[in-house]
Formats: sequence, structure tokens, C-alpha cells
Amino acid sequence: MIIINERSPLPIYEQIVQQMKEAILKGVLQGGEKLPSVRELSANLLVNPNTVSKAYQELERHGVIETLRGKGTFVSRHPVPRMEQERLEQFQNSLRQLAIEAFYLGIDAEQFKQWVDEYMKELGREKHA
Amino acid sequence: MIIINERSPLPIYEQIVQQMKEAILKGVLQGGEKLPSVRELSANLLVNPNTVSKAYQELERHGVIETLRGKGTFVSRHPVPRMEQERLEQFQNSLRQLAIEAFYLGIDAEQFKQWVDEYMKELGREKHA
Amino acid sequence: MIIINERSPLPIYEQIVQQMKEAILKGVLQGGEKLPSVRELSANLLVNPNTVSKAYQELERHGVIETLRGKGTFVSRHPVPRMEQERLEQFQNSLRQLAIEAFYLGIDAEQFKQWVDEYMKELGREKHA
Amino acid sequence: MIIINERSPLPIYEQIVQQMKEAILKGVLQGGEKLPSVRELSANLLVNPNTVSKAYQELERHGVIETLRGKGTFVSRHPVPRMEQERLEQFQNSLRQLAIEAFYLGIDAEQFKQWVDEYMKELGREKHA
DNA sequence: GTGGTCTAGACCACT
DNA sequence: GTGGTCTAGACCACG
Repeated sequence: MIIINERSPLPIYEQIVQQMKEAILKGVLQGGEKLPSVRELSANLLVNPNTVSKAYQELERHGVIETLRGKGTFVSRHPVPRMEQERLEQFQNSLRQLAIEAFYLGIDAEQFKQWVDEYMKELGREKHA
Repeated sequence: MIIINERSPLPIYEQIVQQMKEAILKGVLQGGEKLPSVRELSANLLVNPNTVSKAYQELERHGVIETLRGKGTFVSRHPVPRMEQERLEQFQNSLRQLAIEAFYLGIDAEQFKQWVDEYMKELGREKHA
Repeated sequence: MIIINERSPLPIYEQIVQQMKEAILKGVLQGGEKLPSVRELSANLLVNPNTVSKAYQELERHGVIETLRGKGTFVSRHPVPRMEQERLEQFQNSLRQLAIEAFYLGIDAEQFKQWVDEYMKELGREKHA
Repeated sequence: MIIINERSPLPIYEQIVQQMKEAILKGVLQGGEKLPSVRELSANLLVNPNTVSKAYQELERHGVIETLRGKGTFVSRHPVPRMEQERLEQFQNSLRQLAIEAFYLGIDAEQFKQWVDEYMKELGREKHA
């Protein structure tokens, strides 16, 4: 189930991308499973079909989903990271910024790492079920 | 020294905010120290004064710097986190998203936490010097 | 043997057309040989009969195969290029675009021409066997 | 100068992408040069701004152009190939198909390679001027 | 039925 | 001024 927050500064299509990725990692969406069609999901979320389409295209560029001609869109069975170099750099930059923010919020390294563990476990848990 | 990357998707004013915060944490800028004026810094960085002004406003909202009417802008001596609740939630959301990206990039919890340690230590190191 | 890649951006009927052409050039399919019926091939490839039908129509328009009413579809004995002017222009346009991509990929003219030789020889080899 | 062919099966945004790449390689557009704004070009070509925007975003993903926040879009000074692996495979597939087409059009390897030389030289010629 | 493209027109953040 | 996002609604190729 995807929830759109219209007030979020994050573009709607990015919200879809992120929540889809999360759902797939958590096993809510399994490899090979069919995703709702663009029209279906757009009606469901009350957003424009173009917005959903943009999200699907980004997910496909990231290798997370695949479109089968005329059949629809499916979760990739064997996702292979794409643009790994660029995305790795982005990841590290984001993490650096989070470290700065943590300091100002009075979060120490222990607390930080504890959350990392927690979130990583949440994602991995049901995947192998 | 602040370095602006015009190609970054991060708004320039955010780049200033983040690098200011980093400089303060690292002790490059000390509590009570006077910051360059908006005009000065904007000339220095070759950016629009409005951009620097926006950065200073955000830093002030975050309680990191203080403006003394007619005297200038100064690094706060005892920064107290503001909007802690809201920013804490943002922090956790960002961390959650990073965890998802980490999975897709094949980064495991150990590697992730090692980087957290590394970055947190970088920040703390010179502050206590 | 034709292999369909449902993930390819190339329409399925085009995949059939191209692989048929390749098989004929390589001598896997000989001039005068009978092709499987639309039904047969579509069952074989697990694709919609309309898709195979569309492929056969394009092959016939290109003069590569011939339909004999009531008898079936056959590989042309003496294929004569049709719409030569139009297809020649398309060929040159495609080649021009490939040259542009080659530049951006850092492929020089020597490498490019070496591949041309390689692929052309692959096609010609078995034909004269 | 970009020319849109509304009858072409190639999407308009792809026509823009290809012709931009060609113009840059030929040196018509120099590294660092400012491109027309989205609105400007769209008015110029009589197409929708969204279409031009889509083309610019694809060019940026390919590392050919860069957008500077609030300033506009510029030709990259040092384009670095992106997604090289995928694009290289696409390149080779396209070349293989062209080889097949060449056979049916009666184009031999010599003629083919001569055109390769011709087109590659066209692109490189004015670049170093 | 599916996704992909395009138009027309609006709003927003950033500089 | 710039590009980025979103909506509404249309058309098309593919299967």
C-alpha cells in the first residue's frame, strides 16, 4: 500500500519510487510479481497517470522493475544495481550530511548505528520468508 | 572555506547551510565568532546575495547562528536544537531511505555502521582540540 | 530457432523479422523452404498469433518471404530488395546515429570497422556452405 | 539548428537528443556553451515545453549536458560516458542488425566501412577547430 | 488491455 | 529568468 503525502517536499513520483523499493525489499512485492498498471495505480492513488508512469520509468532505470511489452510491469527477479558508482557517491554524501545533522540533534554514534541495525533488519526480515 | 557546486541537485543555499554546520562542528568556526556579512560572502562565493541570505535565515531557524541587530551575524555559543521533534523525524526518514538504498547497492549493515563511525569521528575530532 | 526477449524495447514482431532474416542469410533457412504456419510458430514462441502474422507481413513486404495462397509461406528463392530507396536512407540514418553514439562511447573508426567486418563475415560464412 | 520531423517514428524528444548530440560532436555547440532555455527552444521548434524538457533530462542522464541551478542548461565540458556497459551492448546489437540489413540491401563490407569512415570524419572534423 | 508520447496550461523552488 | 513537477486529456503502437 502506497501512501502519498501531498505536503511533502519530495515529488510524488519519488514517493512512489521509494515506497515501491521498500515494499519490494520487505517482500510485500515478490520478484516476478505483476505491479498494478499505470492507470490502475493512478486511480488508486488519485494522482495523474503520467506521474505514476514517471515513477515506473525511474524504477526501471534503476533495474528494480521490468516492463514486458503489452503485458504490464513486473518486479525484477534478479535486480542488478545500475549506475552503481554515481549512486554510491550519492549514498556517502547523504550519509555524511546525516552525520552532521545527528551531531546537532545530539544523536551519538551508538544511537545512530542502533537505528541502522534496526532499519536494515526491518528490510531483510521478510525477504527470505 | 565554502565550496559551491553549481551542478549539484542540492540547492546552493542548502550547500552553504550544510558546510557552515560542518565548519562549526569541526571547530573551524568557533562559538561567538563573527560570520562574514551577506554581501561579503556572496561576493566571495560568486552567488546571489539572496541565496546567502536564505542560508543565514535557515541557519538561524536551526539555532546555529544568531543575528545581533546592527552588529552582524555570529556563531551561537550554546546551540540548542530547535524544532527537535520535526527534525528528528526527518532524520529518521532520511536514514530509512538510506537503508533502502544501501540494500540495493549491496551495502551491508556492518559496512554502513563503519561509515557512520568514520564520519562521526571526522566531525568530533577537531572540535575538542 | 527464434528467441523472444520480452524485456527488449524492440517489438516482438520486429524480433521475429530480424531473426528470420538472419536465419535466412546464414542458410539455416534455405530459399524455397516452407516456413511454419502462423499458428504453429505462435504456439511455438508463446506469442500472440497476431504478432507472428505482423512479422510475416513485414517480411513479405521486404521481399524476403512469399505467401502462396492455400499452400503456405516460403522463403523467397531470389530475394530482390524492395523499397530500396527508402530502406537505404533508413540504413544510412541508422549508421549516422551509430557513429554519433560511437563517439560518445569512445569507439574509434578502426574498432567500428573491425566489428563491421566481424558481423558481416558471420552472416556470409554458412551461406555458401 | 534542430529540425523536427513529425512523421518520423522516432519520438520528438529523441530527435532533439540525437540532433543535440550531433551538434555538440560537430562543434556547433561548444563545451560550456549555454543551450537555449526549455521555453525558448520549445517556442522555436513549435513543440511543447515538456517535450524539450524530457530531451534535456535524457541528455543530462547521458552526461552530455549539465543544468546549473537557476542559470540554465550548458554543454558539458568533459563528457564522461555513463551506463557504458549497457550502451555498449545496445551499440553492438544495433550494429549487428545493420549488418543484416546491409546484406539484404546488397551493401558489402567495403561500402559499409567506407560510410563508417565518412560519418566518423564528419563528426570529428570541426571539433578540434 | 498495456505502456509511451505529446499537448496545453498551471504552479513551484531556486537564483 | 531558469528548470522541475503535476494535471487533464488525447492519441498511438503493441500484444
